[in-house]
Amino acid sequence: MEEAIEVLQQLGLKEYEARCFVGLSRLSSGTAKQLSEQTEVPRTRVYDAIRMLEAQGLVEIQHSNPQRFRAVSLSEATETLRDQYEARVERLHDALNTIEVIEEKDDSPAQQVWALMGREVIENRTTDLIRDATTEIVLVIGDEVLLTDDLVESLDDLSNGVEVLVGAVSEDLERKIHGELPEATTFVTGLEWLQSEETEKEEVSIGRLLLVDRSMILVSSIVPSTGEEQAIFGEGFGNGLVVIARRLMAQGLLAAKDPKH
Amino acid sequence: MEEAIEVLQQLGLKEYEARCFVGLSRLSSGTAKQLSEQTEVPRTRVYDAIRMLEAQGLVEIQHSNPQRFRAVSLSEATETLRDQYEARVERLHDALNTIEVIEEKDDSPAQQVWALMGREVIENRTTDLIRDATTEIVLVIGDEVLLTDDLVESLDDLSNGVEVLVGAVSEDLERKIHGELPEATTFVTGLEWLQSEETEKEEVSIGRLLLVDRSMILVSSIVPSTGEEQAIFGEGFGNGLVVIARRLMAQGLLAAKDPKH
DNA sequence: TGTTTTGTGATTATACGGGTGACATCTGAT
DNA sequence: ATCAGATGTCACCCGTATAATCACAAAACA
Repeated sequence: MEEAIEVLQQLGLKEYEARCFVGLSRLSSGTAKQLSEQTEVPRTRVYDAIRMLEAQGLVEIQHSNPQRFRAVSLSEATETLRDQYEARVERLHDALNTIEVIEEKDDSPAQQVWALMGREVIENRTTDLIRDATTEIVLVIGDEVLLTDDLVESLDDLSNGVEVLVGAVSEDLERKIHGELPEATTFVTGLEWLQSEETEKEEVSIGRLLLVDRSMILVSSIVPSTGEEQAIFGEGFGNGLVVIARRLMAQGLLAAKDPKH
Repeated sequence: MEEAIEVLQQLGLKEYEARCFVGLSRLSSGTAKQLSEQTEVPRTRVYDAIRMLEAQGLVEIQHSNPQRFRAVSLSEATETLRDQYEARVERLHDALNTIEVIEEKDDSPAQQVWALMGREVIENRTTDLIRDATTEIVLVIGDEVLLTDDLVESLDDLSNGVEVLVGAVSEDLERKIHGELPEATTFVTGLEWLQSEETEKEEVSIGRLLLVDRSMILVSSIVPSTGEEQAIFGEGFGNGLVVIARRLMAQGLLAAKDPKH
């Protein structure tokens, strides 16, 4: 219930609005006074909040005396919010499309390495990169939870011309991967140093390692204490990070060590 | 472009964050200084804004000196925002489902008339009501723009047991409706007073008029100056509004006047 | 070495939203 | 008719968040 209020605020409602909506959701119908008691919103501000909510299509007002309010059904509410959101994203999409790109003298260096944060973001980028592959994919997975449906799907959808190598840090995980991806060549990585890197005081474990067409690389790590995933991402055949990854492969460290399938 | 910034703020970003993201969207890649000049965000605050954006998965940071930033692709951005939003709606749904309903002595009067605001909200309610119909629907449409695909669909999906009468304020509109809904009985309403109601100084025109199973009624009006649609909605067989609507029908005013199909 | 650029942190100003009270109106009881 | 309580509207205060500015150390550059 505090949860609901919090989420509503994240969705753009003010505190009073959120409290009032939640209050109405459990009251089916109520007056300003009842609401004020229920939600601890000052009675005199209930009216403002309700008006805002009505304008957003989340409550209905009965213009009697005293006024009575009631919330729309949960499905109606979520649909309304969804519509609102979709409209906004649409507008954003249009607005950005009409503007976009100011060309500029390219003073950016060749060695580009970009940082990403967050499981979800990195997951998206990973599948995007996989989908864009034309010749080869080398993927090492460091944790079972990273083997998501989306990931499997993106690998499944690849054309036959793309060679897929998928590695794991343990035999256990390799078996699981082979089960999900019978088409792909799987292996257990020889990169023992990936398994647990000890720095000053913080321990970080490897998350993913993805090399696409030998020209794009993504490496992520996971901070065990927080579970937060961070990644770096390099692109371009001449990119330093990519070169290193290729060199590792050439030495047989990254893939093709003890291939079983 | 101001548009884009505004929408991004509506989607929960702070002003600086929004400006920086838009700035990056048209710069493909840039430093704090470039961004500051482009977006008029104080240079020293660009860094904070970018960090927030990175945490939300909307920009990437190149940790060189000077740092360079770039926005993720538009599709990645919208997907990220969509995911965020979906997760929130999901949480809201769960949270509200676990709580919900405090039963209470029913002191609400029998005469319930609720107010709704906004085209979209009223449209949703209209189709919801139609979908719940079991025996009869009487619908009068006052403006062509209200004959939306959703509305047509909801009427099409009704089981055969439901009698559908759809009226229009003009023969022109009636023909159009008959084209969209060959199954339904259409007519031109005899309610001339609906066409243009003159009050003190403001003129209002009728929007929709919906009677479902003779027990639920929805009437909307449109303020021509603003285009804003407002509606009232009554439910229950004994409801005053509903009774009036039934009486109108009984007098042959509402439907069945000069039925052609 | 001196100068500019870059990144971080602290500080100030301001606008928005939460919180409170005054007041006119309405309602229902006496 | 009168009065007390309830109701709805407004105006106002105040604290926090955020926009905006400044001070400064580290790095890059010449």
